[in-house]
Amino acid sequence: MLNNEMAGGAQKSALIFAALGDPTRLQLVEKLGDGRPKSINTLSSDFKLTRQAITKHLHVLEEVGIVRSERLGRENRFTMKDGAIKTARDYLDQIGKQWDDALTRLKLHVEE
Amino acid sequence: MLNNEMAGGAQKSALIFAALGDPTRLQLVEKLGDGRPKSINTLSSDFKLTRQAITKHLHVLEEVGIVRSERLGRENRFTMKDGAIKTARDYLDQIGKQWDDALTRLKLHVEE
DNA sequence: TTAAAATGCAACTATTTTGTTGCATAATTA
DNA sequence: TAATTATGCAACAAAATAGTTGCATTTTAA
Repeated sequence: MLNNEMAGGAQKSALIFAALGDPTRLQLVEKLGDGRPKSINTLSSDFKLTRQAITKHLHVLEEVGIVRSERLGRENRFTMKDGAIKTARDYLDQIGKQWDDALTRLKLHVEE
Repeated sequence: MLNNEMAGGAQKSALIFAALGDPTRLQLVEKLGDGRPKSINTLSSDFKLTRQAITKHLHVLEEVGIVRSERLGRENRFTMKDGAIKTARDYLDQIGKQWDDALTRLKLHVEE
């Protein structure tokens, strides 16, 4: 049923939106957007925040499936993982489409 | 540093994502998705939370431009406003596209 | 005009989030 | 091996968030 699919997507999407709802994390996502794995140190170097703060943000992104991490020697390298982003985008598409349809129906109704 | 440079629409989008990053607010958005104005009382009736809690959530959604409110008699009616949703969706599209391009380039590079 | 309905406002609490500092550990390199 | 590099972990504090209760105000209806 569409309603249940929607409700299910809402819970999952809320987690992803919450993860993206922080400017620092959003910038990390942008930085990782080139698809290349980056170490915590590399990622931290562009922020005023401490390395530990960035680490926490990366873990938040990892928990909701936006990035993944891989140990390489003494480095911990993070990479984008498109699944979660796609989930969020699809959700917004759905909302947008629902809204467009609603507007169309309302307009027709008014013109009746 | 990246913090002070303008990282695209990251700041604005982060606000919208943060607003959507709460299950209650996401449900409110879904409820308003039919395009019809709804009073606070109507919107509150479907949640376990108090009316005041819902009111606060609605104000959060209003501040980032996801909904708008209109006083009608003793009622305050809220309506969807697609602008912000579209901004967020476009942002995710951009990230998604950047990611796809990056993957393509990386793949080509590997095959060289 | 009185009662009910819908909302607004403020104070307060509890929890979560964000960030820090300090120290410990594992891997590299000189 | 000793120093350096990269990270992990934990305790702590400040701030933001989410929610409640209580009471006041404005509209509507009887």
